[in-house]
Amino acid sequence: MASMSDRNPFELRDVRSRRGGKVKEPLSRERIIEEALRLLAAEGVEGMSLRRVAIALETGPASLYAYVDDLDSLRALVLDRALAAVETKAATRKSWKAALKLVVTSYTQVLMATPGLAQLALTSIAVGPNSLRIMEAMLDALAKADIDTHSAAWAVDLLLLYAAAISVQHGGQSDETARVLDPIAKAVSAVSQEDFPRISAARAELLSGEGGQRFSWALETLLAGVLRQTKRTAKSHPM
Amino acid sequence: MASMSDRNPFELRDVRSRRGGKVKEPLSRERIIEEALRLLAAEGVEGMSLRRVAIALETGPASLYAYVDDLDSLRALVLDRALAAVETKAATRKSWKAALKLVVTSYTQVLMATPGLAQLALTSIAVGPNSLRIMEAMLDALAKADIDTHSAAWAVDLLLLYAAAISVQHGGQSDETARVLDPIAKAVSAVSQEDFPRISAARAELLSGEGGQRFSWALETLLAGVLRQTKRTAKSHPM
DNA sequence: ACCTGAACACCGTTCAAGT
DNA sequence: ACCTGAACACCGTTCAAGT
Repeated sequence: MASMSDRNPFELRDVRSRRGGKVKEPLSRERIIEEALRLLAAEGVEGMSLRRVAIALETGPASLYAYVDDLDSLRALVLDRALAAVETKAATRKSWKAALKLVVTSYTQVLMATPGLAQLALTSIAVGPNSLRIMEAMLDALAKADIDTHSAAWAVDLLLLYAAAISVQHGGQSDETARVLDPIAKAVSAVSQEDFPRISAARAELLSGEGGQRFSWALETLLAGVLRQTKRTAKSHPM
Repeated sequence: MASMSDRNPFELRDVRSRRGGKVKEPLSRERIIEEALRLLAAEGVEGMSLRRVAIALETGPASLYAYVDDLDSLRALVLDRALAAVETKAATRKSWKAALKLVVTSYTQVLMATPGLAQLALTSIAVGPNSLRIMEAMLDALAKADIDTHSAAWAVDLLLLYAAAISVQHGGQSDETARVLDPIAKAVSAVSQEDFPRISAARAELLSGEGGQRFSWALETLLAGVLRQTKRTAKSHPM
């Protein structure tokens, strides 16, 4: 119980600056998302539970429902919060291809940085402001390449999908990843050369998890495909 | 309690043919997987729990651990069991492109047929005999196209990944899918034309969930990209 | 009106105690 | 030796009872 004179009007917004922490800070959607993201980064997707968030925030699990619909919606909120770190601003000054690469690469880096986030991206649907911003930037780049809207929409889908999926596999060199990759290595290595000659021959390539290289290969491949497939609109457009 | 004379030696293998079902059939990995798959198809990924399988098999949850390591491994077993339905045999007689399409299309159809299966494919790692068979068939097709091993391995990854991911989104028109797709539609429709002009313009395309068309577009795109990107080996190869 | 402790209906996994 | 009931340590969500 600090004396009242120590308190100032900013405390409600800048809750972290409170010393002692004896006075319980009011709950807010903001604080819940922040704590959930912290848990996700620290403990993975399984570790981010409503109950744990409630405990960390020193309240009961029921209290969270005043700010969040359910676990699924919390997941969506956490994902979009994390996607705030994805870079889209610098993209506008570059060539369409460089811009697209920049956005997708940034997206992938963000997903890889915190384990579990990529899994979230694959599972829950991202329709928050930040995923909209990312999609907008990608559509903008593709539009500058004179790719028709239809192909562009599908390409965005494909690119984001792949980025998330590859991030699940290569992101976060945690115990989780090791546990997942190990059985693959074992199975592929133990494969019978007679029954699976092609797999045997490609063994090394299938296992080489050089994420970065693989990722840029895939990105180039996808872009090449999009360009090839697409019926470019007439060049009459000024931009 | 049927009389003993009604029993025959096949009963242990053909447990289903037992009439009455009063005598408890012995547990087996086989029966566990089958029941789990049934639950997955009927109730989705959440409905497939060890406890529910145990109840369906009229035993306690602990009994399953004699046949299955844990839930993750059961998931892997169920996935591979389901992948048995994927067609790879007919592929050998066709052109490499037709063969590849056939396998990937069959894979996608299987994943889409039972909701939850695609989600399983994205989450758990498939290293069972059936995923090996599928990978082998795909590598074989790509090898016939003279695509180098490195690109081929990555292409297989990319194709399977995309097939699984698109199956999650479009497979199973269950309540689950509707529940997932609805917020996307809402969010994209409500988007501000000023802030997100590109998204606004591509609204229809982003929402048109014509799965089949979209899928073949993506498949063509990926193949075109793979062909473009890849350094074909010299044509000296006889096949 | 707002908040939340306790309860409800589930989980996966372990282990001691049975046969 | 094999099997499993009961227990343990968790879940998400609801709701009645408090303030």
